[in-house]
This record gives sequence, structure tokens and C-alpha cells, in this order.
Amino acid sequence: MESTTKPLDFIRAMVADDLRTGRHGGRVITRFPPEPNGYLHIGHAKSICLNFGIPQEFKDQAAAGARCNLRFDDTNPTTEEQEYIDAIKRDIRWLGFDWGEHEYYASDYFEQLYEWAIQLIKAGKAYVCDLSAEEISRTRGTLTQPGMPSPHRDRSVEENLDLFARMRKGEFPDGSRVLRAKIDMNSPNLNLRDPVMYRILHEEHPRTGTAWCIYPMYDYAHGQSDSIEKITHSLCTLEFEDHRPLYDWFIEQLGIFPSRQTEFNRLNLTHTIVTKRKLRTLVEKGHVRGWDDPRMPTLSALRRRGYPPAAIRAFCEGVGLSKREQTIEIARLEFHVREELNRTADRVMAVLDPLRLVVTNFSEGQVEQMEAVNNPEDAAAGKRTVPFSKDLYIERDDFMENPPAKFFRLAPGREVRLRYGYWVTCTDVVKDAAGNVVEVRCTYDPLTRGGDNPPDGRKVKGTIHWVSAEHALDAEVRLYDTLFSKEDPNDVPEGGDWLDNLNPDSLRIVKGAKVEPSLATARAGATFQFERLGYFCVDPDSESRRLVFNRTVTLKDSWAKGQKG
RNA sequence: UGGGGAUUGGUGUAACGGUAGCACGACUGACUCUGGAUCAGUUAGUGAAAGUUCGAAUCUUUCAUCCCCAGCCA
Repeated sequence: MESTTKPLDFIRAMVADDLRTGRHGGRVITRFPPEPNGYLHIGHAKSICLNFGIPQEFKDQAAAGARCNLRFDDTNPTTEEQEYIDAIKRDIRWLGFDWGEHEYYASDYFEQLYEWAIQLIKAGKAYVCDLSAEEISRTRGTLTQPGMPSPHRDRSVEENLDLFARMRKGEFPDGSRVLRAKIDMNSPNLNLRDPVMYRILHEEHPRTGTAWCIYPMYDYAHGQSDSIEKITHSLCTLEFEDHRPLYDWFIEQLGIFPSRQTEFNRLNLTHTIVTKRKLRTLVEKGHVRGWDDPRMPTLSALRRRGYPPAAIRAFCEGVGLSKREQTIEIARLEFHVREELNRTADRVMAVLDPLRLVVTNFSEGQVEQMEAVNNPEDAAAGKRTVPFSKDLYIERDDFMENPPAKFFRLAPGREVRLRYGYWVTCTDVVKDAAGNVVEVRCTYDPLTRGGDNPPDGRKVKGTIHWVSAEHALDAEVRLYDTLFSKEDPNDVPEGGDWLDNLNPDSLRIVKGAKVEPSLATARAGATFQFERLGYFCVDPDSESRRLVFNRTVTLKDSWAKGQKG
């Protein structure tokens, strides 16, 4: 028997090993810990798929339970908002994951964290420091030089206890004092040079309101929150590797449940930026319409763009996991989107750049209902009907007066198939005063009804899409390209700015598109394949009078590709 | 310059001392009522140098390169 089990990545291998050796008593508990200060993006999706995926995958081997907690890392009220909490939950659910009742907040643990801080003060492991932020920074030393001990490093336990209690009571202004861990000012790891545990912030918190005016720092809050929740595997990205010694130090000093941190590589995409700070800049400076602008890499934008969650999940599983820097080509994401949509999206005909086509030998006023397959990949998707008449629109690109070799579409004297319609032969071209082709005139062959091959065995090279002029619906179509023209948006010349790499053509709006009448009832979010063009989905801006579509992704187009070269 | 990580085709990811494989991309061709899909095929890789070994991507040493760290952000 051939073994079909695919190799486990290093994290899953570790989990499997921990389960085998009974390290955590048969439990696998992970957590996804977003900070509610922005929207989730594709990079988070990788972490979500990992953290929620692992408990699912190891359920059978984890006799004592497997789950992923959703925990908001809400320790900085100056940047965090309820709006983001709501958006994050919506996006995780949309991606296809559920945390059940295990929704937690670091702020739920503020009291416990405070008590533990007192415990550390009593143990002589933490002290109140009156240095200013600037002074702390200056005395921290540099990469190559050790730091200088704070003049308050050896305050008595009593004084520290008193000061810390008064910090909590609100007796001191912001920035006047902090609580610091007493570790090692000489450590080559900057994180261990007496890191700040608490800072004073007279700021209202979205959840605790004004109950607190001191807030714990990430390093002091995260590991302890993991420990409180008995997280067995705390997975985070590579840049936290340097923080692991500190993560372990607090847990050890406190003698609490030993959660363990393991780091994996962050996901980067070409032509894309996945830094929350920079995404915020794009939104605030108006380079995009908002967090859900379909050009953004946020999950809400990908949803609006029409990316199916299943495609994002497959992508995240597909990119793999390691400790190397990972920059995935955008084409790989698009591959998964096409793969999913090819299976699931109904086909429909739409003309983006309409050119009038008159079938001269077709009776005026006559309408034939032609049968069309909704999805050739899925018989269950059924069939629909498309009206055919004398006056049609075809895609301007599908006609050339003087076609080059290998052009299989319509041209003077040429015959093509109108998909699900009839075979037509171009007999005439009508031009305007400027010489632009404004109409092509054709005759049709009644023996090719439905687009079928004629009995005489004649062949045709091309099949093109069309809509009936009288029946077509008007639509606005938004065509997207990458937000940045450079593979690496951060690759800028001296004195340049990453914003210089914004792609001026990332959005092209087509106003005069014509789509087949079956789309009249399409609802926001519905995804279709416009035959021969790509996948499109109905934008929330869409109204019955004025349909609006977003292009999710184009179809692969070997003709266009050949033209470029 | 200190510390922490990492180097396998264009991009990712396997191989854990024994045939360098898979996916995406690119390129051919077949087929097709979507120049889509599908099918078949081609292309291209172990950062460098020494060493250990019958045998090295894998072990050792040296070198090189890249990423992260000096927030009272996470």
C-alpha cells in the first residue's frame, strides 16, 4: 500500500509529537490573537487557517480536547476600537472558522495581570521607573553597547508597591512612570533590558471603559493570557523570536502554566503590502475607498472582490509553513481563486466594450430563446435561456478588420460561432466619419441554431460571446489590477516613498457594459463567470437600475498573452 | 560592530546519511460550442569552499548573503 499522507510541516510535526508523548495530557489548544486596531488581511488568514486548522486536524488524537480560542489582544486603548472587533469576528466567520464560546479578551485578565505584577514586585523582579520615555530609550544602550541601570532599579519593595498602586489609582500623568521587569541591562537581547510591563494611559478602553489608567504591554500580557487559557501551542510570526526568552521568563517567574511559543514565517504577497500601518495609510490618505476597497488585501476587500473563502483557505494551506521569508506570487492566489470559481460560478454572457452586430437576414422583431448551460463543470447548475435577436452586441476585441494570423474571431468574410446562438458570417462593416468601425453586419445560418455544428460538416475556428441589444442590461464594471506596480512595493530609490509605487491603473471603471438579462436578479456578492472574460461578482453598490460588478480575476488568456510578446 | 533567525529551479515547499520530488509560473502540443477548463509533455534548483563518509541538500568547519531587534506598538 502506497502511503498517501503528505509530510507535516514543522509545527504540525511538533503538535503530533507532543500528542504522541502526552506532553499536554492529550490537549491541543491554540489561539488566534488579533489586536482590534485594524482589519484582518490575507496574512492573518494564514495564521487563522493554521491556528483553527490544527485543532480540527488533530481532534481525533487529542483525547482531552482540541480547540482554538479567539482572543483579542486589546492592551492599547489608544488605537483599538469596537468597530474592529466586530469586523474581525465577521471576517473569521466568513473565512469559515468558529470559536464557539471561546471568545476572550486580554482585557478580561487585567486584574489577574495586575496581581501578578504585584507578585513580581514582591519578589524583587519588577520596579517602578520614573524615567521619561526618552530617558529609558537612551539608557537602553544600543545593539552593541549594554544599557545603563535605571536610578530607580533598586527601589524598595514597599516603595514599588506604593507607587504601583498609585499608578493604578490615577495619581500620575501619562508617561510619568512605568513598571519595569528587572532582568538584565547587559543582555545582548534588547527585550531583556528591563522591559516595560505597564504604562500609564488615561484613555478610555472599548471594553473596560475608564476602569484602568495603566495598561500592560504586549510582552507582559500575551504570554500570561496564553497561560491563563492553558494554550498549549502559541503560534506567532518570526519577528517575535527575540521575545520568546521574555515570554518564558514571565511564565517561569510566576510559576504558571507553561504555554510555549513557536514562530513561523509571515506571508507576504508580491505587488501587495500587508502591514496594518501602511494599509491604514492607504485608507486614511484616500488612495483606496476604504478597508474593503476590492484592491486591498484585507479579508473584507477580498470578500467584496469575490474571492471565495474556500479559495483563500486552499491558498493558505498551499503556501506551506517554514522559517524562511515567504513572498508568494500573486498568481498563486489567483490560481486558487480560478480553481474554486471554475467549479462553482455560473456562466453568463456580458460585453464590456460593445460593438453593434446586425444579423441582416434575421427577422426584425423576432426573438428566439436560446438554451445555455450554466456551468459545464457542474451539471446540477442547470440551464437558462438567453434571448437572441437581430440586433446584438459583441466585444469590440472580437472583431478586426485586418486580422493578424492566428486571430480566430470575426473579420470581414469570416464565420464564427455566437455561443449558444448561431453561426454568423461578416458581410459588411459600417464606419463613422472618423473611420471607426461602429457596426458589423452579418448573415446567420439557420442550420446552426444553438451554436450547433451545421450538417455539412463545416468548421469554425472561433466562438464569441454576445448579448441581445434590446434585452441587455446596462452595467458598470470595475476592473482591478494590482494596487502596486512593483513586485515589492517597498523597493524604492533613495529618497523615494512606497506610495510612489502605487499602480495608477489599479482601477478602471467601465460604464457602458451590457450584460444578459438573467443577471437582473443577481444579488450583491453573487459570483459569475462572464464567458471568455473572467470572474465577476455583484458589488454592494449595485442597484437594479444600475448593476455594478467587480472583476474578481480574469480568465487565463493565451491569445492576449501571445499578443503582448 | 551585539543578539536572534534563515539560505533547495522564477516563486513556494518536500526529501531528516541512500533516485533532489510536488505545486504555482513559464513554454510545447492534444482536445474543446469559453483562445476557459481538461489532458500530455518541456523548462529550471541544493549560496560558496573545505572536511567526515562507500555515499552529503542532510553531519563538521570557515566564508558569503538575506531577514528581525534599540516603542511607554503588537
